[in-house]
Amino acid sequence: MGKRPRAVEGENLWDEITALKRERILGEAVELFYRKGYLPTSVDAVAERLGATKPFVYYHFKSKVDLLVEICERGTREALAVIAAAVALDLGPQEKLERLVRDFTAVVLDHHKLVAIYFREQLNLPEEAAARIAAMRRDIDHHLRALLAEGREAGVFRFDNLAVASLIVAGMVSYAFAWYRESFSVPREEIADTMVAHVLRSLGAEPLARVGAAQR
Amino acid sequence: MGKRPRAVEGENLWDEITALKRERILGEAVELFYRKGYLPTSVDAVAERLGATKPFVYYHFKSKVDLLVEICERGTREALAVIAAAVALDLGPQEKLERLVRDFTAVVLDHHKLVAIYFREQLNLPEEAAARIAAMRRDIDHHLRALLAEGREAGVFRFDNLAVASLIVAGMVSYAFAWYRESFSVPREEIADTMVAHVLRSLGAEPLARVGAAQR
DNA sequence: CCAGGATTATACTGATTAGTATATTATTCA
DNA sequence: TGAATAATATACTAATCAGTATAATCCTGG
Repeated sequence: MGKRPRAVEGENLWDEITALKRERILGEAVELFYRKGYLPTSVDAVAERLGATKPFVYYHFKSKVDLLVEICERGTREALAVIAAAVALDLGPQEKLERLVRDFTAVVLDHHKLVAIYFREQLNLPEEAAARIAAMRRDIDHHLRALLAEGREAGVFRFDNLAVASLIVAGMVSYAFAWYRESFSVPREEIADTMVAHVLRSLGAEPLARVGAAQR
Repeated sequence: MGKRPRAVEGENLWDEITALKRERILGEAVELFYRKGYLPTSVDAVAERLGATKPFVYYHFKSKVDLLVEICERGTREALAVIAAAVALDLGPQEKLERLVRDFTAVVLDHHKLVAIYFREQLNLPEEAAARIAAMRRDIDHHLRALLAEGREAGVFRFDNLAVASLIVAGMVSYAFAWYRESFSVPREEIADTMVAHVLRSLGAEPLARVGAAQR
C-alpha cells in the first residue's frame, strides 16, 4: 500500500481493504487452527497461505493469540445472538424453543470450525478473553434454563432436573461441532429439523406435525 | 531401585511397583493435560509433580506422546466396553438402550478428564494411534445405530434420520465431559437417570415409571 | 561385601517459533 | 517531483522444551 488518502466521510475504500485483509488472515487462521490446532500452527504458516510473511500478519494483529480470541469470540457471539433473539420472541415456550434450537443448530453448523476451535483451544485464551467468552456462555445457559423453566411451569415441558436438562439440550446441539463436516451427507435444514424434533421430545413436548412425523 | 530380583512366578512385587509408577506418571499427566493442555505441559512439569526428573518419565514411557496415547485410548476403550456389553444383552431394545445410556454416562462422568483430553488433543495423536481410536469410535457408533435401528423396526423408537439421531444421542451423553466437574452439585446417579429419561424420550420411547416421573 | 544390572539424576543439544528491529517499497498529497 | 507516511519484507533474538548422553546410585544375589 502506501500513504492512506485522507478519510472522506466514515467508511472509505481503505477501511474496506484493511477489513478484507483482516478477514483473509482470520480465514486462513481458522483453516489451520481447525486442521492442525492453534499451538502447532505458526504465524509463518498463516502468512504463507496468503503469499505474505509474518510481519504482514503482525501489522494487522497485535499477536497470534489475538487471532484465536477473535475466532473464539465470534462463534460464541453469534450463538448468543440467535438464542437471545429466540427467547425474546412473543410466542409460547414451545415455539420459542423450536426457534432457538433451529437457529442455534444453524449457527453451530455454519460456524462449526469456530466452535470446534473454541472448544479445543479454550485453555490457550488469555484470562481476560476467556472470562468475556465464559460470560456469554453463561448468558446462553441462563436463557435456555429460563425458557425450560417457563415451559415446565406452563405444563408444556416435562423433566426432572432443570440444570441437567438444560445442559443435555445444549449438548445435543453444540456437540454437532464434533461430527459435522461440509461434506456431511444430510443437508443442514434436515439436521436442524431432526434436532428440533429430538430436543422437543426429550423435554416431553410433542413436536409439531411438520417434523418427526414420517420415517425415512 | 536396583537389581531386579529373579522373577518367581508371573506377577511379582517388582512388576507391581513398575505398574504403580506408570500409573502415577499417567495420573499426573492427566491432571496437567486436563488443566493446561498437552502441548503446554512439559515432561519436566509432570516429573516435578512426582518429585522426580525427566529421565524418570522417559525410563517408563518411550515419549511424551505415548502418555497422551495411553490416556486417550483408555477412555475410549472403557466406553466401547460398556456399550458393547449393553447391546449384547438378551433384552429388548429399550432395556438395552437404557442400560447403554446409563453405563455410558457413568463412564463419561467417571473418566471425564480422559474424555476431555481426548476431544481436545486428538490432533496431537500420531496417525497410527488416532486410527486405532477412531476405529473404536466407529464401533461405538455402529453399536448405537444398530440398536436404534432395531428399536425403530420393533416400533419402540420413533425418529426420522437414523444417522443424525444416533449422533444426537451420542452427543447428549458425550458432551457431559464439557460440563461435568467433580464438584458438580447433582450426584452422578441422578445425572445418569436424567440422561436415560431424556434419551429415551428424544427417541419417542416412553421412559419407565422409575425415571422422569416427579418434578423437583 | 562386591559385581552387575536396574534405576534415576545432571547436564546438554537441536529444533522450533513468537515476536521485533530495521530496511525497503509503494502511494498519495503538496 | 519530492517529502511523508503506510505497508510489507528481511533477518535476527530469546525462550522453550523434547529427547539423550553420560554419570551416579542403589539394590540384590552370590
